[in-house]
Amino acid sequence: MSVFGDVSGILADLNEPQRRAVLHRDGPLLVLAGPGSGKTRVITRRAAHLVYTGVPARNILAITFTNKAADEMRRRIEALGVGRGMWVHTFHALGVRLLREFGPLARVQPGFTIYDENDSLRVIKQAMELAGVPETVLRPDRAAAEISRAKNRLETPAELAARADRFDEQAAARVYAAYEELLQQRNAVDFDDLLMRVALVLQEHPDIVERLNLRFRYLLIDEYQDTNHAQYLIAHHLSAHHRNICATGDPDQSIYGWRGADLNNILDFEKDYPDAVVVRLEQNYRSTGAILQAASRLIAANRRRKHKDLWTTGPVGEPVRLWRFDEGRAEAERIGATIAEWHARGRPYSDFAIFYRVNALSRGLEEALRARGIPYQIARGVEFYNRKEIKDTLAYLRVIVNPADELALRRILNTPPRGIGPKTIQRLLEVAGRTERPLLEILRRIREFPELQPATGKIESFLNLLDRIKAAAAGSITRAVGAVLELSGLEAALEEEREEGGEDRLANVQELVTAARRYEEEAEEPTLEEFLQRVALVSDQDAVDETAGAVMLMTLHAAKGLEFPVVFLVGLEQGLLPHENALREGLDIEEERRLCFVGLTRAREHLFVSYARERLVRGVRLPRAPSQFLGELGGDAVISEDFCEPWRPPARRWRESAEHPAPDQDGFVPLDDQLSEDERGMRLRRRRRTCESADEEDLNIIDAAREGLSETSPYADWRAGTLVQHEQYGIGQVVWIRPGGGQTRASIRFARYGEKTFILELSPIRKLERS
DNA sequence: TGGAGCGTAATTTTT
DNA sequence: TTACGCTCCA
Repeated sequence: MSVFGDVSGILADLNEPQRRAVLHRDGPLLVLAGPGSGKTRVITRRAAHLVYTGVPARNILAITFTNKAADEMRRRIEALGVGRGMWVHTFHALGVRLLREFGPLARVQPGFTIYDENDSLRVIKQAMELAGVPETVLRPDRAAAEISRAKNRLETPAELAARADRFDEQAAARVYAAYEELLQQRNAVDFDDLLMRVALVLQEHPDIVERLNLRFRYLLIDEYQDTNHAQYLIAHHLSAHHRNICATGDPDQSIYGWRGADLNNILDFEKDYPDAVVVRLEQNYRSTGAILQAASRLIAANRRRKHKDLWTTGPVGEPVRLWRFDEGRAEAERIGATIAEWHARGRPYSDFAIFYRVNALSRGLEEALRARGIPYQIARGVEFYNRKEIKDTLAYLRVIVNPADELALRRILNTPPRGIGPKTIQRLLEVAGRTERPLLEILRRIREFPELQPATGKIESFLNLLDRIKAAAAGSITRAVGAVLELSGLEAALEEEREEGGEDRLANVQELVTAARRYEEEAEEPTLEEFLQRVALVSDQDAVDETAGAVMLMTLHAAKGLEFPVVFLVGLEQGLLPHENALREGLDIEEERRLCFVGLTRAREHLFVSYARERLVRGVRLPRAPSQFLGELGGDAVISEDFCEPWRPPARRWRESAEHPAPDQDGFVPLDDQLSEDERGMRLRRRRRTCESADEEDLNIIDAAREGLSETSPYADWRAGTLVQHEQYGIGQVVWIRPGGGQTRASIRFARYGEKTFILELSPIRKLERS
C-alpha cells in the first residue's frame, strides 16, 4: 500500500532536524522553517508517518492559507499512499464547512452566500448610506479595512465603538453595525466572518470544542507566521484538549501584517506552549551560497525574529549582482536583453522571474519584454471569478440558492438590460424598505403595489426567468449554469459583443460551465450551494502557473512560496522597497525587509537586484534614492554593476581610489553600500563636505531619508506649523511633513476643507512668505 | 441608457 | 499615467 513499503522509508531522505519534526508524536511542535528548507516535505511526511503508525487519516487536520497549498499538500500526501479521508483545507474553507455544521449557532442559514471583497465593499457602501456616514468623512475602503481589522480581533460593532477614540473610528463602528445588519438580512457572510464566527462559536461552546478535539486529534498548520488573531484562536481551540498542534512557518517570511497577521503568534508559540518542541530547519536546498549569504545578512537587521543560520552544502555560485541604472526604462531593457541572451544560450523562459514591490512597475517591464518578443505571464489580477460576466452568471445562481441575497438580485435585475432601469429599482427598494420585506418578495407581490404598476410586465417575466432557471438547477449544476446563460440572454449579449469584435467573454463563461462539470465529477455529493461557496474561495493566486513556458512577473507578495532559477528583483529604491507608506507611518519597516528577504530567497542560481536613479512615477519623472536595504545585504556575495551613462553629470563612473577600488577584470566594482552601518556613518560624515561622486549622492539621499529632510530639498525649511498656500484650497498649515524616496509628503490642514495629504513635489503648494 | 468628460487618488491582497 | 466614479447630455 505504501510507496515506501515500510515506515523507515519515510525517513530515509530526511536530514536530522527534518526527521525529528516528522518523528515527534504528541504535544506541541514548532517547526521554524527557513526558505527552501524542505518544509512541505516535512509536513507531508509527518502526516504520512502519523497514519503509518496508527492514526486514522480522518483524525488529522491540516490547515493552509491558499487553495494552491492545500491542493499541493493533498496531492503529495496521497502520493505517499495515505491521505484518503484526511482533512486538508484552507482556514477559510474549513470555516465554511464548520459554519455549515454550526448553522444557527453562527447566525447563518443553509444556502448562505459568501461575499468576496468586492461584494463586501458594495454592501459597506450601502451600510454607509444607512448609517448616514458620507464618503467624505470615511472612505468606503477605509471603512472596510477598519471593519476587517475589528473582525480579525473578534470585536463586535459595540466593542469597536467603545474602543474608538477617533472620529472616523466612531463612524466605522456605526457602519460596521449597519453592515452586519445587512449581511444578516441577506444570509451572507464575508471572508472575515468565516473565521470570526467559527472562533466565536468555539469560544462560547466548550462542548463543540470537545467534539472537534475528538474528531481532529492532530493539527498541522502551515505558514503559522501569517495567522491573525481569529485564526490563532481557532488553532488554539481545535487543539485545546490533545495539544497536538504542529505549527510550521518562518517569522522572517511574515508579509501580511497589514492584513491582520500577528507575528507574535509564532514568536510567542513557546510561551503559549511552554513544553513545545522547537525544530529549526536551517539547511537550504534551494539557493546558492552567495544568494543565501546576501539574504541572511539582510534579514539579520530585523529584531522581531527567531534567529536561524541558513546554510547550504551546495556551491557558492555566482555572486548576487546589484545593478544601477539612470532610469527605470534602462532597467527593464537590460533585464529584457539579459533574458533574451540567456534564452538564446538555452535557458527556458520559465526559468526567469521578475519581482517588484508594486504592480505599477510591471508595465515598463512588460513593454521591454514584449519589444523583444519574450513570452511572459503576469501572476495578477485577471481574476477569473472577478470578471463581470462570471459574476453576473454566478449572481443568478446565488439568487436561486439564497433568495435573500439582495446584492446578487440587484445585480441581475437588469443584466442583461431588460428595461428594469434605476428608476424602477429605486422604487422597488423604497417599497422593500417601507414594508421591511425582502426585495424578492416585493417582486413576487408586485401587483399589490400600485406605484410599481408600470414595471409589472417586465418584473413578472423576470420572475418567470428565475423559475425556469431554478427548474433547470434541480437537474444538475452544469445544466443550471447553462440555463442561466441561455435563458437570461447573457449568452446572446456576449455573443453579440464578440461578433462586434469585442473581447471574447463568452469563452470565459463557457469556462465556467467546464468548472461546474469538473466540480460535479469530483465532489462526493455535489450541490449548487457548495459549488458557489467553493467558487467564492477561489483566488487569482491559485492561477499562478510556474510552468507555463513564460517569464513570470509578479509582486513580492505573490512570489512567496515559489522559486525560480533566475530572479530579478527591481526597484530597490527608498520609497518603493521599503515602500513610502511604511516609511511614512514609521510602521513596519521590518515587514518591508522581510518582503525583500522573501524575494531574494526565491532565487535558486542567479539573483539580480536593481535600482534606478530616476523613475517615472505616475507620469512624473522623479529622482530615486537606492534602498536602505542595499546597504544591508552587501558583503563579498554581492557585486555591483553600473549601467549609468558616463556623460550624465550626476552619474559619474566610480572613481578609483582606496575607497573606490577599480573594477575587476569583469568590469564589476563593489558598491560601498556594502559597508556596515557604522562605517557608512563615519564615511558619510567625512565625505559630505566634498560631495563628488554619484554614490556619495546616493548615500546622502539614503541618509536624508533616514534622518529627516535633505538639506537640498526645497522643503527643507518646512515644519509642522508652517503656513502654506494651495492653489485651490487656499491657506493652510502643515500638520506633519515627511520625506521619502524623492517625494515629500505633508499633511496640511485648511480652514474650510479639513486636513489633506499631499505629495509636495506634485502639488500646487507654496510656502507662504511673510511680507 | 450609454457615453463623454471631469475630478480625484494612487501598496501589498493567502481568502 | 491610469482607473474609477460621478455628472451631464444626446
